[in-house]
Amino acid sequence: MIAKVIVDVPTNQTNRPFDYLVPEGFEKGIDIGMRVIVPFGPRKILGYVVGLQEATDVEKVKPLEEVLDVTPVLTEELLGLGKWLASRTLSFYISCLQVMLPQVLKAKYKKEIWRLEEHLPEELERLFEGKDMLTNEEWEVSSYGYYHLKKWVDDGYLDVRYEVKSKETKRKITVIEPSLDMQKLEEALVDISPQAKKQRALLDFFIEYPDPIPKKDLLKRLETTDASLKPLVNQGYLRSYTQEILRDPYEGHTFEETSPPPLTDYQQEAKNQIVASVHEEEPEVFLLHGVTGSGKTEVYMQSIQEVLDRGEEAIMLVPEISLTPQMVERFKGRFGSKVAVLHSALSAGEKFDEWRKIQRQDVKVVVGARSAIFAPFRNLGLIIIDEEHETSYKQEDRTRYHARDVAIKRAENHGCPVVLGSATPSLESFARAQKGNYHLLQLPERMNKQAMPSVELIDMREELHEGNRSMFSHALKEKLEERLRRGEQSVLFLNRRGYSTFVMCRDCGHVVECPHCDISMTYHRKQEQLKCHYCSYEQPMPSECPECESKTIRYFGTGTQKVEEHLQQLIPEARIIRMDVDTTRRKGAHEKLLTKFGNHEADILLGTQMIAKGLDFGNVTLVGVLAADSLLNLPDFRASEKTFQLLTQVSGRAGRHEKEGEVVVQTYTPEHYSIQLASTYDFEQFYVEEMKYRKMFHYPPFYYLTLLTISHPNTFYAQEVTRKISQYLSQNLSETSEVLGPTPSPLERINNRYRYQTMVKYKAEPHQHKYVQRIMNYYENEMKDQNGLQIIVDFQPYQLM
DNA sequence: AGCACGCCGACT
DNA sequence: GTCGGCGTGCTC
Repeated sequence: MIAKVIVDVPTNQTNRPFDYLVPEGFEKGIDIGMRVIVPFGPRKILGYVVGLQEATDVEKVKPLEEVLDVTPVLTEELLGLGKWLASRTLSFYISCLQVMLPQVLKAKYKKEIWRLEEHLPEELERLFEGKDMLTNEEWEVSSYGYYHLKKWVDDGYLDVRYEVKSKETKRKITVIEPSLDMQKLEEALVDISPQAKKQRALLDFFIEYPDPIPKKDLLKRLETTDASLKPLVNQGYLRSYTQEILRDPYEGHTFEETSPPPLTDYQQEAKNQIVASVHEEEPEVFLLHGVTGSGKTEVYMQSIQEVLDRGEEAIMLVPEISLTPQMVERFKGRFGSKVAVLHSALSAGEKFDEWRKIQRQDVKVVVGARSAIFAPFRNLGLIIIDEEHETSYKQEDRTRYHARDVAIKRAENHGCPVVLGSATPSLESFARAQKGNYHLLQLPERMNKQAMPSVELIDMREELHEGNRSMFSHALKEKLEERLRRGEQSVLFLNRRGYSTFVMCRDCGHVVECPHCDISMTYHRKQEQLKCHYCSYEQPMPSECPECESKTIRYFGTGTQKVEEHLQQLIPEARIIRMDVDTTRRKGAHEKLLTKFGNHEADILLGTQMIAKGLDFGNVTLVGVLAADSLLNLPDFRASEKTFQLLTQVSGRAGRHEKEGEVVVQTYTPEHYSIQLASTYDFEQFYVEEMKYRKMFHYPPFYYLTLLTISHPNTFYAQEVTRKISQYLSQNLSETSEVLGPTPSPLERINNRYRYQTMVKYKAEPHQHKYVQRIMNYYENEMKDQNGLQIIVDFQPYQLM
């Protein structure tokens, strides 16, 4: 038997299956989709079995070394999906297989130098110090190069061994059970000395409860230790064994069971259409456009219930930041132990175990962030993407895929519908719905039939004219104080991007920039450090200006920390919770802060993007946006769209229950259509306006984009390569396509690499992959060096930086 | 990715 | 002459 194996070597030359002989002992156990260890040249590496066959043309097949899995980690569908993904994103097949799996399934490689002879030459003996093995790292710091190593290997003193180590860890517990029946146990009790009270108590316990029990629980319950348990095990009364258990990130939580509430007419209609499609097994794509508070989640959940009733499975994708405890609660409450949850806050081990629940078919539903789209289900009945406009669905490194595209592909594979849900759909999706490619479903009303909260736009230019130089308008301050008096709560939203705290000298205006990147450094108060957000370079906060030596160097800008301080000065009696990357880094901190706010232990919640999503507190009656234009000024053709989406999302946080809500938006450009139309919740009009702009400037959804970013330590060289690439593309692509470039990247230097880009705008370009592939092949050797040339290709980019 | 192989200049 | 540098090609 021959196994076709994709090896863990991400290069062009190895981007194809290699044939290996399956040793007879493995023939029964091996299957497509399993991981294997194979010899590859002198080393051993990990690979994935993508095919099994009788024979091969390859002359010198080696036998594979080991089969790592008992059940395949990838289904045949996922293997095919990986291939499709590789060709779409111009990535290596192996990389695509790896993104579909939890990190812990990736291999770790070790290279070791082993002693073969009892007596080594003197200098070697000194190096080994009597040990049998040196790690490759230890060898490298020694003064001997690989030339010497080879000589000693040839002379038979040493051997180089390659080890493949799996990173997967399984949690094991020790379980205790009686090894005799009850009667025998009672007899045994007689033999136990009356002084050994704890031992007697242990036996008594098992006489009453003869079931196996985790050792930890047992000892805790009887307030004893190993010391009293051991003799009983040794004498054969009790038996101890280890058992593997799946880590449960929600261990100890109890979820209140909920039953499906009745739906509104609009919800019912949406659900009916989705469910009909589920039954017809049609890979139809729905765009569920529902205003905030219209109950999209309930439509999802009841549709999923139908899928489960058919014995099929469902994937529900949510953006990372809205995968809040509240959301998990709702799903766990409705579907109980049938749900796996996958998001980045889980530890690697927890992620692995949640994933294994899917693999073992213990669960039927997965709720997760982007990569959950690869859940190894075999009978998918429905895929839902909530907040489909969110940019986090686009993977921004290595395998640059969009979860929406993968979802639609998987839906075709399984014959099941996809539901894209949003209050503010992406222009791409809404345009497709308008054209009839997607099936549009509307939820125009909030469930409680309440009007959307009224939005007041505050022109901060006027505030400035009136002498208010703080970042809180008079109106906002008053409304905050009013909430405080009434015992209601407020949420303040600050978009940190473009407003991070930079350090500037008040005398000469010098701004401290990262020495490796063209960007100002960000001040971190806790560590009194300046940090570069692009390359992680750190330096202490200078006490004087590096340019003019003035002592008046200060930090500027509006980080959340600083806003918090101002706010506290402005309203001293307010209890404030700040939520940003700094205060939520610790595991569970996010949840803790929200619970605190939910319990009304604070009056004002101040935070960044992460509070814009999914918050649902009845007592919140005021939402403030401190700087609505902060997104608008970014060099991004989606700036207006993002602003509209954000303002709409944020506004939806107010007045979700009985109490009426109010929204205050502070802006320097109140006349901008995205701000105007967000204040009246007019998505359709915004769509019309924004489409005019996109059409005029040849942006999506009228044109597709491809972005190539070329970087090199030498600015001239980077520019030159970019020029050649641009030229090659414009010569070979069709007349109607536009090739823009070379252009310096918006962030021209990162980590001392100069970055240039070329962008292709096109309507239809069936052969562009071929040409881009040729470019990559042409520069392949130059790109091998980590410090040399780098070319990043992004089809349908979201991040233009 | 590693590593062997091969060609080239620099030195005991 | 040999050592070690780097460009090229191969790994079932």
